[in-house]
Amino acid sequence: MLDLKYIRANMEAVRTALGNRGQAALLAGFEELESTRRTLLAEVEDLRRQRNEVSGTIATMKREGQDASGLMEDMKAVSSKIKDLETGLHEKEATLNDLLMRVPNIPHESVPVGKDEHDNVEVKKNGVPTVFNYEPSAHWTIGEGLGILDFERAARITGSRFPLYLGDGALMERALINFMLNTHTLKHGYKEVLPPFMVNKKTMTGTGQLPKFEEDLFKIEGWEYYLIPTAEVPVTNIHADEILDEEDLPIYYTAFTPCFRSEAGSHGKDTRGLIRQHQFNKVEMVKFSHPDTSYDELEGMLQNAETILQELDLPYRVLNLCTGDMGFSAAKTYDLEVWMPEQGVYREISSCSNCEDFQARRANIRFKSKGKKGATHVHTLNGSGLAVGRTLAAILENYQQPDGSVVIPEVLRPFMGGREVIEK
RNA sequence: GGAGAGAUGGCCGAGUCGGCUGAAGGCGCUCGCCUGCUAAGCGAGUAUGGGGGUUACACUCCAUCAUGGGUUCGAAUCCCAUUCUCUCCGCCA
Repeated sequence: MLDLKYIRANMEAVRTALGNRGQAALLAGFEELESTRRTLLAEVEDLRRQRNEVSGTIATMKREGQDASGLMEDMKAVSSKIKDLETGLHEKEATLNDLLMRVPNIPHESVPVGKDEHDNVEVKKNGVPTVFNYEPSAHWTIGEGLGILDFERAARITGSRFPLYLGDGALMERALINFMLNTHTLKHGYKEVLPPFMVNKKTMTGTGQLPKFEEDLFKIEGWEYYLIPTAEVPVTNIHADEILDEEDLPIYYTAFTPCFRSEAGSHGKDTRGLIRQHQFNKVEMVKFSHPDTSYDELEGMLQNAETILQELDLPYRVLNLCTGDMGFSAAKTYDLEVWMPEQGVYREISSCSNCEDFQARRANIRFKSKGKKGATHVHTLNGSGLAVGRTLAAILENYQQPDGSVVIPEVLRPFMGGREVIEK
């Protein structure tokens, strides 16, 4: 959520920023709404002040044994007037709040202006696309060939877009999770957390999934609970409604969770394989940062994600997402894309964002400096480190061999009984 | 699921028969004093959000004692609903 005062003071800048995101019309009617709201508020407050004063007088009179029935009668009218005005005020406030909750974050100045994914800017390329002297197979072909992935049976159990890992597939998924978590906790200084996989409405609103993107979520019938689409949601909300100590910042958390996404609107996209699933595993990084250093923290987080890809020796590139392609809550986002040999393209495997105070304002996460009055919103950052299913897919494709076997990346071998290859 | 207890400021904790209680007291924190160091001591200050106001302060008003309603001239205090926490019983991985 943007700061109401900021919007008021910087209307044109906000309009431009929203325009760059392709949402120019979002704030139509804002100014009128806000000014009537303020007029109403002033009226209500004035009446309340009157009532407070006179109620004090009544108290004194009664104490002194005087008759205050006249004043009480007057105040009865005032109170009912207040109630009427308040009804109108609450309506305006609700409308305004709803509008505000649907306005995306303002892009950072270093974000390229652009319309869609074609305008993203590649900032780095690491490794070279794996070379094959034959036509490389898709990871689902390899996985099904080895008997470690079974999409048909998964569909029977649940439906399309669910994974079933078997044997070494399940083992490698688990190895990846352990490898990623170990790297982030032991080498990068993150604290491991294991959060709930279902969250309530308030939590979903705190990070920005609600109210605007309900159709992307799985909701539990009969409950106001949702399955998390990413660990960012529960982990960022760990400190909701808290005031942190400045010296505790930055705080680093990493979490492994499954993620659940309805993938509404992606019918026909990536229908095969592990790329686009209703349920997938992810290791997430979350930071709570001092506003002054959040962009350094973003660079650090990006490196933490890159480290995983480097250690796995997978070719990848880094994109600076343009204004039109960024997520709702982000002020700046780097995407990491891994090389997928069968399709011959780079595919997103991580997304690292600085949300600045956008989520912190929604979730009410602040910090206090020693000796200073007041509390300031922290900056929140989140990034995948990495999407596990897609990582496994990338390994299958990049490490495949002509005979259908797959070499196990060296860093994973300690987690897989020291073995070097998965074969039938 | 059954029975009960509770939810107050950064934290702990008091709030009598509804009326200067935005809220005692303590801790913590900040500033100052004092003590040749440390500890202790003394004094003052210290919630959040919003409106108005100011170059910025000052100042001023409103709201907030889990949340939402209600009663009342007036509610942290009374009533109702909801949520959460805790204790006991039952059930269960």
